[in-house]
Amino acid sequence: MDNRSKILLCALELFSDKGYDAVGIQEIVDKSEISKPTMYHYFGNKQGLLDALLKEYFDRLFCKLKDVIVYQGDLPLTLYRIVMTYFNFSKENPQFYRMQLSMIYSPKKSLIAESVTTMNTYQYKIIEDLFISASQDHGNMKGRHCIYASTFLGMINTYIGLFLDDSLELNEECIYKAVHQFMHGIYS
Amino acid sequence: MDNRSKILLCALELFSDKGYDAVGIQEIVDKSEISKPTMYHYFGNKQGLLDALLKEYFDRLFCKLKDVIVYQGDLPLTLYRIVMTYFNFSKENPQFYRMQLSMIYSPKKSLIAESVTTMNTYQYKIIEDLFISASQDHGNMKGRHCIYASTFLGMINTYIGLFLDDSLELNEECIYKAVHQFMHGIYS
DNA sequence: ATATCTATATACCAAATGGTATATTAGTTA
DNA sequence: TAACTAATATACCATTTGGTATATAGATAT
Repeated sequence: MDNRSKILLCALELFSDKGYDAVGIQEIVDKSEISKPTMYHYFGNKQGLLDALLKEYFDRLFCKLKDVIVYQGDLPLTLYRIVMTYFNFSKENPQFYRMQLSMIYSPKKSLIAESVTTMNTYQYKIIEDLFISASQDHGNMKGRHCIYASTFLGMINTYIGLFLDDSLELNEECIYKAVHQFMHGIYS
Repeated sequence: MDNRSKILLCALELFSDKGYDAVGIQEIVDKSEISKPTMYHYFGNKQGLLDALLKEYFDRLFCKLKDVIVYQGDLPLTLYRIVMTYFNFSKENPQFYRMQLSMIYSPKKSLIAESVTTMNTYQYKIIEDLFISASQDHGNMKGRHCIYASTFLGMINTYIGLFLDDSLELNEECIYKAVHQFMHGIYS
């Protein structure tokens, strides 16, 4: 494996284990068995490393989400596929999702927030657009797409958080129930 | 105001603004306009300060929760009161709730987690006990109290997160809808 | 063949980190 | 009054922090 990938991998492990701010550059380069200037060569600074890490993984998720979010009149089906995509992604990249979860509510003035907010806003926007499309078929959804997008993502993250703590199995029944419950909130 | 309270207040402000790990002791004592040994006199070390801060505020929340969680056969009503309690608490202590939210998913090996987990487990336990009581009246709830407690708390935190970002107003309609949607997940 | 560029290392830096040794003041108790 | 305790300050500490100046090996392009 090339040094760049080695650094990214070790950084992910350390960040997800101890938190971004609690991990020093020295620790990362020691674990990666490379030297500090190599790290600075590839990523510029600590935040650059985090940016690269977030981009690396989120791009994969966004790619899969785009394939799945094609509204064709059946909202529950589309939501089902979205939840499935998130669940699979978190199963394939548990360490990354752990880290990402820990950063969602990071203080606004923190350096983390700068990097993470972009990604979360993008996620949110994709989902929001879906609800806007769907509201053409569901009159009672109008004007509520912001809340739907946020709470839907919130619900997904709650479930994944439980899964990552080994408190819940993310199976099809779980997805079905989640979507069903969410849809009920829209209809009623 | 006495020095101890001054330190707690400044620490809360800084932690919620920048995150626990990103704030140094020096910064806290500068802002509090006290000296380092005074801080160490009261709290022992940085983690002791966080512990005291968490205890200070969570005790107030737990106190109010205990008054409200008295199951007498009407689960929706009790849930409504719980949500109301959380919402009011987050309105009264937005900075604290912000900080607490940012710590919920903190990495397990981090120092933060040690302090926060106790509080979150306790919260969880109170709610779980309620669902256990209620499952005597609702047969289809049996064995699912863990999931109910977790997702119920997750839902509450999602809403409060939106409120703290000025994306949502926490009014009675909001509580009603949240509880209604949650109950639907139980009945069906 | 020479110049350039990428990737890497050694050795270094000022500043900040969490924490403490020692001393002093003020109030309380014997 | 003497002894003790709680609360505070000055000055200090070793370690770690994020980051860099300089140098070098190897590949590539002119």
